[in-house]
Amino acid sequence: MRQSKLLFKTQKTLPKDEVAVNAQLLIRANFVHKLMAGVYSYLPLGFRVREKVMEIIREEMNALGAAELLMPSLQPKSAWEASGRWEGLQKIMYQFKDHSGRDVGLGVTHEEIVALLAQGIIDSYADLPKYVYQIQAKFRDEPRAKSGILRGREFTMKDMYSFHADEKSLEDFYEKAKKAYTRVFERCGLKSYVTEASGGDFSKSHSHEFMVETPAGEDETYLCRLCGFARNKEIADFKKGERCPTCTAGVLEKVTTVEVGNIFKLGTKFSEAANLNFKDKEGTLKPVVMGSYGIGVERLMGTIVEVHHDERGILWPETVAPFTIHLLLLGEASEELQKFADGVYHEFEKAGVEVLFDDRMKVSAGEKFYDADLIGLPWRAIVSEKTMVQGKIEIKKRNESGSKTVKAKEFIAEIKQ
RNA sequence: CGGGGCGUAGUGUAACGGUAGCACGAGUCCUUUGGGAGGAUUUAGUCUGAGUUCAAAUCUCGGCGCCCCGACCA
Repeated sequence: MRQSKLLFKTQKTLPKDEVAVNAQLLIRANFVHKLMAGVYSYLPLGFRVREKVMEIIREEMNALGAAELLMPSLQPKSAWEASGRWEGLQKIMYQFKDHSGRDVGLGVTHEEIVALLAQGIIDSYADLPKYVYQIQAKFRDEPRAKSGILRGREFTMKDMYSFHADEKSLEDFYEKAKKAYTRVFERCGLKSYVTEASGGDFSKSHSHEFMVETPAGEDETYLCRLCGFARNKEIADFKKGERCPTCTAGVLEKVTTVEVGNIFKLGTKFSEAANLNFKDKEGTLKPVVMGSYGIGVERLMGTIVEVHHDERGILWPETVAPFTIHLLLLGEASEELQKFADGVYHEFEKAGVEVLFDDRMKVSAGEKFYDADLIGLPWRAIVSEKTMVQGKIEIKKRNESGSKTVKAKEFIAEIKQ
């Protein structure tokens, strides 16, 4: 991608009012644009990060045997009546009347909708278990949207639902999902801790939350760094410095965390409401046992920024970086230099290396350096008169200070392996 | 939803109740070109509605919006 063609401009000044690091950096680096509190546009660079995060999620969900589908955001009140949540969610769900006076709402979550859907398909124990997921816009009329893209009013959620014949089957899948979630966060460059939390509205049994440690968070978690034991402060009152109840060797710390994922054992609450039943081997009608599993895509993206940045800008992990390499063309570009730079650019493209080519004219070297640090691609490659005479490019990692001058071909071979 | 802070140009900021100014950005020209270059010139603004006043960006009230703390987080 040629930077000169991108709808894109970085800002030197900090956005007034924005205190959250993710908001400051993502806005300055032009990854996102705020339309209203908690509602953002994703500009080309931000869009690519979001896509990469979603792709990682997809791969891990598919590996669990779950199939992707898409349910509607626009939903009739009738779908919510059986569970009784239409009234309960009044404060947080966008609910309104359409032109014919019918009550409709925008989806905050899809337990009701997916239960209705499955009700027409699942009849027998032979139909179970089944797992489906979607990645879709959710709307929540948050009383207070905050912390940049960490808590939005319109946001993307990966929500997965599982259907089982019994608790044992749910339990098995739930444990697999737990591992898959940890892998998703790890692949996004985040160390997550699984905490037990209250099931909220959903279930009597506790749910699990996936916490990432960062001062930007809004949750307090007791954590044992030695064995990874973690428990949400809502449900446990330890004292700081207390011994870890699991490994007994570590000492508990109270840390601030962001909840990047949440999984619930729903049991039969929603299946009973939706008449989602199946016949077991004896022909007895039983309610399907359900689980639900959520990841906030933009929240995850924002958390990555909160964890991976320095005073100059973002440091994207390679797995989610919008591009792998930032190619900068420096200096007064003679025709010869331009040709050389284009050649390097095409070489990267041909090799399938994702490259952002800062081919902007009339932009000083200093400005390109500042922009590159702010945008935070993992690698920076420079072409200039200096490197051209050697037929080489100068390579530097965003998070390291040293650089080296190599042939583009050699570098491609290096990062390809 | 309670409490607090704040709304001036695309962005960041000034202006005692009395001429809306500066910087960055953007446009044009010249000089520059390895860590946000320099000069000349142009562009563009008081959130909104009432009120007080000879006079309001400035004071008062309402509305709208943004940020922060708390509550909430299905």
